Amino acid sequence: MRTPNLTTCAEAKRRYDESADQQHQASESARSAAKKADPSLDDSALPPVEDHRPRVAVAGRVVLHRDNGKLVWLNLRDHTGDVQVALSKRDCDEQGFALAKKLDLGDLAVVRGPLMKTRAGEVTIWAESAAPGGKCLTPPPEKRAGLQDLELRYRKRYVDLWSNPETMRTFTLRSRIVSRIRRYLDERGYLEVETPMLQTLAGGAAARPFRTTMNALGLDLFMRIAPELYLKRLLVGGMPRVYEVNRNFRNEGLDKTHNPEFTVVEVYEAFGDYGSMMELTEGLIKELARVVIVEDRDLDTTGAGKGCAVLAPADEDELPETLVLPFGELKIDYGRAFERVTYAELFERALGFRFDDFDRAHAEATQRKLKTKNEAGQALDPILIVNELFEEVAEKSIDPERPTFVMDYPAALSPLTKAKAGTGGDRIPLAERWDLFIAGMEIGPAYTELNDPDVQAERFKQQLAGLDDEENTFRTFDQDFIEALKVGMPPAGGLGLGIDRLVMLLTNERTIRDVILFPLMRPVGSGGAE
RNA sequence: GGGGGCGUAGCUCAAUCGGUAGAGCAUCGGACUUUUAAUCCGCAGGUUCAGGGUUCGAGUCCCUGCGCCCCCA
Repeated sequence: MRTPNLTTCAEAKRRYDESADQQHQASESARSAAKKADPSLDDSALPPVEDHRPRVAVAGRVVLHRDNGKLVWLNLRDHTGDVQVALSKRDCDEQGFALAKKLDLGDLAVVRGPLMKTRAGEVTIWAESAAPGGKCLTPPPEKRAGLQDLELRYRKRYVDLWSNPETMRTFTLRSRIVSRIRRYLDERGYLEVETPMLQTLAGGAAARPFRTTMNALGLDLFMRIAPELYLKRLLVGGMPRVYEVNRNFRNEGLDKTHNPEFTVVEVYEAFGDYGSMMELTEGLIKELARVVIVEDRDLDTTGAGKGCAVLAPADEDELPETLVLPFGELKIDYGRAFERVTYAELFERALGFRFDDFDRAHAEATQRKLKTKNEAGQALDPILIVNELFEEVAEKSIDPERPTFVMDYPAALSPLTKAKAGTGGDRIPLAERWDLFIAGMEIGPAYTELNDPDVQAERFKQQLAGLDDEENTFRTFDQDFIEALKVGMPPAGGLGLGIDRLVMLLTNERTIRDVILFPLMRPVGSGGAE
């Protein structure tokens, strides 16, 4: 059934007209005064009713229901917030009033009527008609506390969404963030593309893939762990700037910041480098912070007293005074220039000695009880020990409230990256790679991409021999990718940003499950929540 | 993978030392035309996650399994 001319709850309240309401009230009281003075007067002889109140039609879910006999109050909620509705026996049509008496919490209803204000000053739809929208056959969550049980919130997101405005806010913001990422890149000449998620070889990252089977061809396939090698093929083909926003799949465990499928945006720019990616990233994240601040500020505060849903899209150019967003106890400042520090500087600052001092690194790692041997008991490559220290000590020394690019990682840790110019003769060759850290979280890396087919082939071979830094890693040799590089790939900058973690930061949610609509959950058996 | 915690009515939560399993909200019946978590009266609601054990007696103690949460690798 189509219901035309619906407005949102928030828009309905915005349309309230104070003077029309007062005029209507005045004419009504004049009318009843006249009637009181001379009860014999015919209706047509009474002063006319002046009613120019705006009328609205609103659809929503019943979140509160107060039956006063001949007057029923209810609060309807949609994705924009709540609005109060009054249905009186006198002014509402018969069917609508009968419906109002029968509505339960959780039901969907459509009401039409003029906007007025109650004695307590709340804008209310004084319904003239009401129609059923949909019946809620399962008992609703407790009306004040909402759905609290974390497990149920993830398993029954459809209940979480309508009963907890905070959840609606988060996912509305997520959608706005993703669409703004697309627009930001589109406006700068990046072409959005879609590359295979089912791949015969899973490459482009160090991770274990999911396996699946294609029946028609009797073919073993992998779910992709990264789109990288395909996006680079597009650079070879002549697309100068490409990006892809989509899911990667990694066969790993679940925790606060990991879901087996997660969303990433990867960006490649021909004739760019990790420096141009840094500028792009900083600009993008500042823009996203702006959008979140502007959109999240104008909130409906009537929603059951806890979070609130998001209202209209942000003003295009509005610039808030500060670009500071809370994340737990932290106040992340997106407004200042992001910090830039090299791996070597950060290491030395945090540890007190140079990162190429392998002897001290080994001693320090031993003292801190960090890993110095692999699972087979062989001594780790010294650079891996340095990196253990880096992750354990140096990364944690970064100011969590200041977005920080850590630049120039040891080349040994970045097999797909071009060596940093002029560092080949140093004891530890460096790679043109950076990682962005915000609130202690790794948001994503960027690289000056390797485009030499011989070096790339050599790196693949080293990986296959297990010489890279990752243990238990799925390794492949992608011959076709080497062929592509032989055709000639322009020098390029490449970037990968984890959308889920970015959304966590921007919306102040502490777990990845709170920013994924339907996070992976173990199926429940006979016992438990089902 | 290791350690810790949790699971009680549809929902949110109680239940002392091991001693009759409770409240609020929701549901159901009734009253009420400006309520704000409406109020008032009444009824009903349970395989205490599942299975086993200890005990005269288990929501409570022990074991196993399932699910979730937290910390660590």
